[in-house]
Amino acid sequence: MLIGEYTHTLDEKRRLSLPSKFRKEIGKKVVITKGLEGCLFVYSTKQWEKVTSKLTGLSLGQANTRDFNRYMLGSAVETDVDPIGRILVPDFLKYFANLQSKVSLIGVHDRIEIWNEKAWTNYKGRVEKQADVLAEKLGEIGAI
Amino acid sequence: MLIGEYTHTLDEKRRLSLPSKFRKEIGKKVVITKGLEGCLFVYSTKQWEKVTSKLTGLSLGQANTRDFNRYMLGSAVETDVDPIGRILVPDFLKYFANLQSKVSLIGVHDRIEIWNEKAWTNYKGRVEKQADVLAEKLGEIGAI
DNA sequence: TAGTTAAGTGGGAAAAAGTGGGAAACCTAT
DNA sequence: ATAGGTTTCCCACTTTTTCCCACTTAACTA
Repeated sequence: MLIGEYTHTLDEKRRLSLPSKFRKEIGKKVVITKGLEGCLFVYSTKQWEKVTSKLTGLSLGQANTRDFNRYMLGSAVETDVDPIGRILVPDFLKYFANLQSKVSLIGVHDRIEIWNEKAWTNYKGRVEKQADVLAEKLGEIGAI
Repeated sequence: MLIGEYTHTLDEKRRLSLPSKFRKEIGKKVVITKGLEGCLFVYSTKQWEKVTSKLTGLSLGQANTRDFNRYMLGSAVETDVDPIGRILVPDFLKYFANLQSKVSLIGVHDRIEIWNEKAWTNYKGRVEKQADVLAEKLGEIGAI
């Protein structure tokens, strides 16, 4: 279970240390892909295979299937974790998530999210303000 | 599994480097053909056989099946990957996909797609704007 | 508290990837 | 046959990536 929040540095060579607490669980090879709300998702290869196995079943004939495949696969990159626990963030993903030098790494169950630090702070602030509202909605649907 | 997005240069001699990450999987001989949404598809010869067997398996009785077969099969070109990983894009395909100097190469599972860079940027923007649709699909396949 | 280990960061050198261009080989049409 | 054009093969340059090592700070330990 990946949990916790860390701030690390994305250096000029686009290298990013994964928090040491995440390394064991995430493994030596990971897949980085576009997430939601402008962040990146990092999956272990095992987790990633679960995702792709569902994609390959979809047929080429349908336009929105092609759209979705291009989005999921075109925006993903498989990359090795180097011997001291760093990954390389491709340019187009760095650009997509608007990453600067300081980035936030968030453990979310079975994936890691990578955020522009400020975007994460903002997002967190907004969600915290709405916490009571969210709790009520979740309560309504019986989630908590 | 071919994944990721790269921008390369199509030079004056219509040579195009395949991203090194794709070379092992795609092999030394590939098939280029007209794709959908105005891009080109590149398959390994092995994958191409699978595609053709699927297409020829469709009933020829239907006019739109014949049309699609002519489209995919009629425009297909087999070409070697040169010793340093480049392919030659035939003129009529370059013209079809409106390729200029900068082209985007997208790994989509078992094929590489070649796009005019700007067309790809536009297309991507349109798909990404539909975040709600994407989120729903991501949920369906268990990615989030 | 000093010494030791681990984590995160940074940088240089070697290797690989991507790009470009010249010349030989090959057509093709006059 | 040869001039003009294209294709192929090879070499070379530039940029990017990879690999390795080292420094700094923080945590841990005897």
